[in-house]
Amino acid sequence: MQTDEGTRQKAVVIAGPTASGKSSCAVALCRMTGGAVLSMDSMQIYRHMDIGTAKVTKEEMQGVRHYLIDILNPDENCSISDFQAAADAALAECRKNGVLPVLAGGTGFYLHAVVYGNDFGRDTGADRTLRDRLQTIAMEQGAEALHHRLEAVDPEAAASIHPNNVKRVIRALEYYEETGRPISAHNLEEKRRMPRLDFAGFLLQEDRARLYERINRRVDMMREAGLTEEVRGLLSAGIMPGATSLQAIGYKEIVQYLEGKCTEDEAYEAIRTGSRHYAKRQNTWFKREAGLERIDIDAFDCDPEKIAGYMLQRIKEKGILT
RNA sequence: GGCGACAUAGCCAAGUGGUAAGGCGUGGGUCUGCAAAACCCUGAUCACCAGUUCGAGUCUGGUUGUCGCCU
Repeated sequence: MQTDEGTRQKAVVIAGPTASGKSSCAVALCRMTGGAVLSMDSMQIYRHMDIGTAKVTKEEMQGVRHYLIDILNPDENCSISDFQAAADAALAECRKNGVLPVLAGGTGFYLHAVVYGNDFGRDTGADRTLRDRLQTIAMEQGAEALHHRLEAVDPEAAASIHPNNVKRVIRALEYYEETGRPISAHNLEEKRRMPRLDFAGFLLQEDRARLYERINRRVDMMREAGLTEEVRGLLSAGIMPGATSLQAIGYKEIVQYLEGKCTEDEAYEAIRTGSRHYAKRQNTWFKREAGLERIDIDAFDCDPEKIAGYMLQRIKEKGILT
């Protein structure tokens, strides 16, 4: 691991809630800097999921190179370390070509992991059965029972994870089983980690009411653009409704509709509220993410060119770009 | 004009004499191998007035409002 100041790769980070205009700002900035976009989005990695993920179109890319989009089929899974590996490859390519990487996206967890290079351990593959076994315990004996097990081996983690959060409890137990170390100790180390990128970061912000209006409008546009048909196509292509990709907002709701569980109007209403909730969670995450300068997009008339222009100025001031 | 029903938090909605379930939304938050996921926290004195009662959202009368039916 390189930690010398001089060797840290320079980069730009653009974060923000859904529909805040990250993608267009990133493209605008890359056109000014000759940079490339690295998408930090957990769902745009999937091919054939374009409308519902608000993926940038070929035209919108305006010739700017985009990484980490369309890298998997919708029936595949991507763990955080898989994503990190793909991001590392993209970063290496940028470095080799002397291109400024612009990391833009709304998946805070992925973004953080790429910027800090957190260690998630090795995916042994053998844990598949362990995970299933723990899941079974949770279902048969209850979430509390599983939590008690964690309490026995890692009281610290047990104290910080709510018993109902079975996913996390399982992961903590799994980590202990595989490494013999409590995950709480590991997490403590990871929290001390410094960024491995020398970056200038921005957080796009907007008045809550306006953001919600924007989200509602975007969902309407998705419907007009044929989101229902896109989801129908995925299902008829054999993608299982339980696939990770189909848990995305905009997809799981339409699946419900196509399965006759609700009306199409209800599905789209659910997409709107789901998106609002998501935006809220994103804001919560980014609020505590260090190194992000807040940008009120209304102050720039929500114009990607103006925002990118400001970013360019700040990037230069910070010495990211000379 | 007459008859009947109903009025509980932003919305839906339990509760029918002992000091207000729940769901949704809203707001806040957690987060280190599924993260657009998973999970946690968050509100009212019951339309108004007057009675009965030790005690009323819950009973009685009136007022206002809403809905339905009838002439």
